[in-house]
Amino acid sequence: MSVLSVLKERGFIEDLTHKEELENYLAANKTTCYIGFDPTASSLHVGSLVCIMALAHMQRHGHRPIALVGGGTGLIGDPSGKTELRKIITQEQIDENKEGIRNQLARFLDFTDGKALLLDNAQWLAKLEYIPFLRDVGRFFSVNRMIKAESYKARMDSEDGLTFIEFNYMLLQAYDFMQLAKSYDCFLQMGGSDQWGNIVAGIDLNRRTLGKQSFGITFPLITTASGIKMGKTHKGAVWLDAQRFSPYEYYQFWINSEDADVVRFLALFTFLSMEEISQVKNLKGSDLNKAKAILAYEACKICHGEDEAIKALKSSVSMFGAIDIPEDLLPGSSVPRGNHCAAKDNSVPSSSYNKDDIIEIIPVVDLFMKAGLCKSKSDARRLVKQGGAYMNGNRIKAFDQMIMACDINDNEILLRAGKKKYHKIILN
RNA sequence: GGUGGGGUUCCCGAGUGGUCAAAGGGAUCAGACUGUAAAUCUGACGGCUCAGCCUUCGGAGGUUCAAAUCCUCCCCCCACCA
Repeated sequence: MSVLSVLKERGFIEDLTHKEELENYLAANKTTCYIGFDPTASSLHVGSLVCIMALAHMQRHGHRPIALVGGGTGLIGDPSGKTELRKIITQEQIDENKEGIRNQLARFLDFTDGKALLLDNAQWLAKLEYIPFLRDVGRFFSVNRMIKAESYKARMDSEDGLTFIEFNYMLLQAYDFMQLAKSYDCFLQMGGSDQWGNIVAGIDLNRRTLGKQSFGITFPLITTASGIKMGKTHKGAVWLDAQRFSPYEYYQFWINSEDADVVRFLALFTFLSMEEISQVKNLKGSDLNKAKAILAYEACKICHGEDEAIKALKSSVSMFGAIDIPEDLLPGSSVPRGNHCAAKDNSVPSSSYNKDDIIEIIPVVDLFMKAGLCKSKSDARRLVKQGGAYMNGNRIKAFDQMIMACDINDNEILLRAGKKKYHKIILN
């Protein structure tokens, strides 16, 4: 089965150029393809996961993926799909972030022996000279056409307008593509649907300057079934970095998927076979939760490794109750089968304190704050008042209740905010 | 450069001297219902030593018993003109 069919079947493809030619090109060659990533943070988040998974599929089919870090373009900011000017970041920050991104991508892609590349467009953008750039690249761009691009149109119509450096983004991205085509034989660019205009611009430039045919694929913007952009939780973005977002939390993010999203997410975010995934469609009601557990396990395994995935599964069981994963559900998954019941675990978010600093010293609201379950004391007070604060499974009735020695079980205090957020206080 | 219009709490957006911690909507959070789902309903939604107090309405000053609202200067944005 061709990559293109695989990507299509799994829901990756929003749009593509030159369907026939691209199909033939991918079938006949070991090709190189690329996707750009923003170095605006030291970690990628689930918003980039579709792109990352697409690159992984390409690699699995023998093609060479390039992850292009926008070290040069990051200095400008892409207006596509945004209503505001993005913060411009410094080169030092970019360098730092690049390193983090490299480590993360290495979990999804095999970078050994040049099987995948990580490049930085600062390599060629930083040394550009204005006059030669205008002469060699600028002349191929029609402003009339550019302002008709959806990405710019939104900004043109908005109150905030569009600055000139942002307007240049399309040229720079097209130039990236040209450089990659020239130096790395990369003739396929992929990206989110908001990148369509930029990708097409690059294809045009390649044809005009190199006389080469190149291709583009865009992915849909992944929203949840209720139409919200995926990837936000009470803690903000869902990061792929275990330091920022623990494997347990990552697992929780996925297991909390909506029913209507399970099949789609399994296809996009795991490598399980479509044949198996399509069986999930037959599940109804609470049985779907088992499939969600496998989705969470697989996503966690891909991003954080199998050990972490198992730990996250166990922690979740210990917090939320037993789950029975049947043998015949998504058999391709390595998830441990059978009935998992509560056991002691240690990967629920936790923090340690000295007993003497806590017992009979601080009220529960303070402990909720320390644990990061509430962002201010007022917030904690509110939580208690509304009946959402629990200690060791018992609802807390008074915000000024002191932590007492009898609240400690086995040197631990289990806090819970609302239905799902747990935090363990370990005392020593 | 000129003229006009703006910058309000996470976002959008009301508010033009006191009744404003600031309408309304969205997002978010909690409770009920559930399956760690969705939908729905209810409530909360600046901070704190919380029936009270403190800090917010681009920034700095000023007028006033009292300012997001009036005045001065500054910064930023938008539209049209040049």
